[in-house]
Amino acid sequence: MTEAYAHTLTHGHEEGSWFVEREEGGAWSAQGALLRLLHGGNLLPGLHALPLQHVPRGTALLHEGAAARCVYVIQAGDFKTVKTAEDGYELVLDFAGRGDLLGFDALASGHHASGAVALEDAAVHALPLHELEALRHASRAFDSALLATVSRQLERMGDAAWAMSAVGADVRVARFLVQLSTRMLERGQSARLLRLRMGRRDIASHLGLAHESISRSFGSLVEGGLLRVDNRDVEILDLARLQRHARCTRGLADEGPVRTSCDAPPLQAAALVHRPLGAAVQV
Amino acid sequence: MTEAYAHTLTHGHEEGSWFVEREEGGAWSAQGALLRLLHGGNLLPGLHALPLQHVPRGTALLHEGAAARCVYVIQAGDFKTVKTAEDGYELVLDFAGRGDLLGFDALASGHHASGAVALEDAAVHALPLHELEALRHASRAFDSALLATVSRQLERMGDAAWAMSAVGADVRVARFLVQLSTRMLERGQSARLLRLRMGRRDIASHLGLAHESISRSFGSLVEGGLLRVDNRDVEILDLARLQRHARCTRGLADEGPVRTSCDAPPLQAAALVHRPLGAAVQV
DNA sequence: CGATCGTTTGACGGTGCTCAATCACCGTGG
DNA sequence: CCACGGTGATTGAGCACCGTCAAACGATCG
Repeated sequence: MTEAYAHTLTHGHEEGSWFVEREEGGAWSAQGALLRLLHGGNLLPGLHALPLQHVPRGTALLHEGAAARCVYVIQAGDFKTVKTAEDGYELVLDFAGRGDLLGFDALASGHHASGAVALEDAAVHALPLHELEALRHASRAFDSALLATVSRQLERMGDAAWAMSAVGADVRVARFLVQLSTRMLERGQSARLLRLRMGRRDIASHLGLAHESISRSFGSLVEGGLLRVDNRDVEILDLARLQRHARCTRGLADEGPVRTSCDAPPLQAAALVHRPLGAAVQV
Repeated sequence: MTEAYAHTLTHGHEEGSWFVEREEGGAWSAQGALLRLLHGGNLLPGLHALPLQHVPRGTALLHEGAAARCVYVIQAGDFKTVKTAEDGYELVLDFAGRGDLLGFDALASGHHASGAVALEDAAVHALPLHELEALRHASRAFDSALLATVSRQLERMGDAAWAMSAVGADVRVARFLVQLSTRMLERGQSARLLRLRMGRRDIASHLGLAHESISRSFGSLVEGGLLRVDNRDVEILDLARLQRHARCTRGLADEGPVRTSCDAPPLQAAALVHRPLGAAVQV
């Protein structure tokens, strides 16, 4: 993770060919680099023109309730977004990585609705709100990418709710791992070998469980042959069964521990449109 | 709200009269009306120019997985946004009302990440995606309002996660009611007298509980003197205590049923880094 | 190498999920 | 008008699951 900064300089598909419309592509064009970042591509040298901020591991970049001055785009490192109760208990809403936005939930109220803590040494691009407006109107492409990214966040929160909604700790953990795997794949990394950047506590909070339950669930999944777990390194041995396990809605194992309990139907690709399922309506 | 549909046919937005560039106060302007809608104000007569769509109670306006063609702004009526599992079980992500957006989670992937079902007869404004782009670039105010509204949705999802994260069904229900009350207040309606537009099942799904637990929790809160419940009509008798109860992080009543158990400390702002967590949830 | 933190495992108790029956409320049709 | 099914809400009993407390184990870093 520390080596991530090394790449900051490389990867030069230069020329701001990204901004089709108005960007006359002067020297650098910060939003071109940001655009690339938002789309998951690699960074540009020109990115330095934007304020880059280092965030040491464990420190809070955003504070819940604080007045919003900037939003951030993660350049390197992973964060957790949290809601902290006044008694100190913190709820982990999501884990964010490179290309994700931080602080966007503050646009409506002017105050951050959640905090953000770096799970490891990280670097972010700071976007002061007024400059954000300027950037949006300077580049339609950037504007669209931004909106799309916010939309993706919305999607993510839905996925998180889905993970939390499962009955049975095993299933929640399975869902979490499937989501993590999917994200890694989208990021171009291995979908099988996961290095967890967060502790059991954070996972537990994110899934609405006790951290001991995370350990136990990992144990169950390992015993079921779905995983191999070594501290924070997780190897998915049987992704198909893990996904099937993640689909379990009701109580889990009707037999052994994690014996692929609720055998889901043969996994037919969900239709894109108009799923018949009689539950569409409800009166 | 039934008379609203009459105008469905009008919307002859030939010529770009939609985009009135800064609302120079001509007769009116569609995005001005939408803007007002997004901000929670009252409607304008001129709003009829926008495509208005009727959604009968119980029908799905959006289908999960379907290709995105429009996003919607609710004009009247309430919706639930749902994620449906292939076995028919549905997870209620959120409840949306007048002025809320529907379908915005599809912008990133092009497919709706969640469905939307009308809880009662409703009416929505349909915004085809291409026209949305046009509107955004025609009016900065509209564009900003839109972004702010999406941000508010993000906030909402965080609140929902907070509600689900509580240990103890009572606390979850309390949080749900507090949120509902707050929203009603923002909408200018009574914060004490709530008429639930959704069934116990939907609430249960939203909170990650069994629907029987909703009944029991209501019962507890009533016995504690916090509420008065008559079917779908809920009267909040003691909002302060309800809010205190909603702040409970750990196990609930250490004594009687809902005896304002965990008395919350004086609400000091939370520290910034590394707070030990202890709470968890359990469905 | 020792201190601190994170992870794992165990035992116990409680909460809520399951299953099931009852009641209240509606719109329908006899 | 009342009987009839259908849906939603409430209440009860039993037991599995997970949260809590506690202790051992392991990792990491100074």
